[in-house]
Amino acid sequence: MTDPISTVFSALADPTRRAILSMLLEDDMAVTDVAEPFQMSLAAISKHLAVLAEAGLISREKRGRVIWCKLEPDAMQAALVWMQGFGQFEPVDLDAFERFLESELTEGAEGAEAPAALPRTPGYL
Amino acid sequence: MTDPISTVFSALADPTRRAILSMLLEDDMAVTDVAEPFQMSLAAISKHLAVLAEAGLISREKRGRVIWCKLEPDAMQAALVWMQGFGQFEPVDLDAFERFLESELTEGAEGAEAPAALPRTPGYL
DNA sequence: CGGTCATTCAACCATCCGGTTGATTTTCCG
DNA sequence: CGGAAAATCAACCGGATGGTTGAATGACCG
Repeated sequence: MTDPISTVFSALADPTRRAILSMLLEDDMAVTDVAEPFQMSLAAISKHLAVLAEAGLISREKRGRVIWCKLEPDAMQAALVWMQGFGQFEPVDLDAFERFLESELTEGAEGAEAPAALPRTPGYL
Repeated sequence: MTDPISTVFSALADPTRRAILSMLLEDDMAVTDVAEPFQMSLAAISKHLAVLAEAGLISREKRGRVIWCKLEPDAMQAALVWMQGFGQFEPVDLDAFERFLESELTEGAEGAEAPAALPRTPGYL
């Protein structure tokens, strides 16, 4: 259990933590903002963040009195590669994904990001 | 907890279970043979196999008094695709991203011939 | 300085997890 | 038939996990 891959898989096994990682795809976030969409206590979220940090999936930087959480996707690499060793399944269609990104960037000329918590309904719950 | 991806990640979080999956890359195995390289009891291995089966990562078929375990790598796909959403692409609209992953998973059910399992050195344990 | 915000710490609790041992079930075989 | 092999079941145990509350720490603000 001390090995990194187990730690990463274990961290990813919780839907709350996966939702947090998805949120951090958009931008770095403060702990309070991470906790906002969830129903559980701030302390519980803080623990989840500690688990994610322990696995290397996020980093936390204290700036003033707020701690900023940043996604560190490289920590997934080993686990991802391990899984790919079993791949007689088709890989994700990266071409389609790039086309998606393209449309994403062109059509999305909408204004600059309102900081962190958008009024948009979150899809990760 | 009940969602399939959590179940898969949770199953993969244990090094014993990952070793079992690696063993099954080579060939189907009886429970006793799966248990042989490990130091723990047969009952413990039986439990691990139950976890893997619950996650869909293996299937078990009873033939006579022997139960044959077979790797089912397709069960990894959703988890793998989820992970692949991280890393190479940085800021992205989350809702659209999840919709993309959704379509990836649902409409991408066929095609793609399996590149047969490579000759592997038994690297488990 | 005093208050408040952001975050963690500490203690506690229920449940799950990974392992054990011993009994049980089912099947094969002499 | 009777016994041994294959696998699971059942009960149990210690330790991890995921959550709660309430207090503590530290940094900003008026």
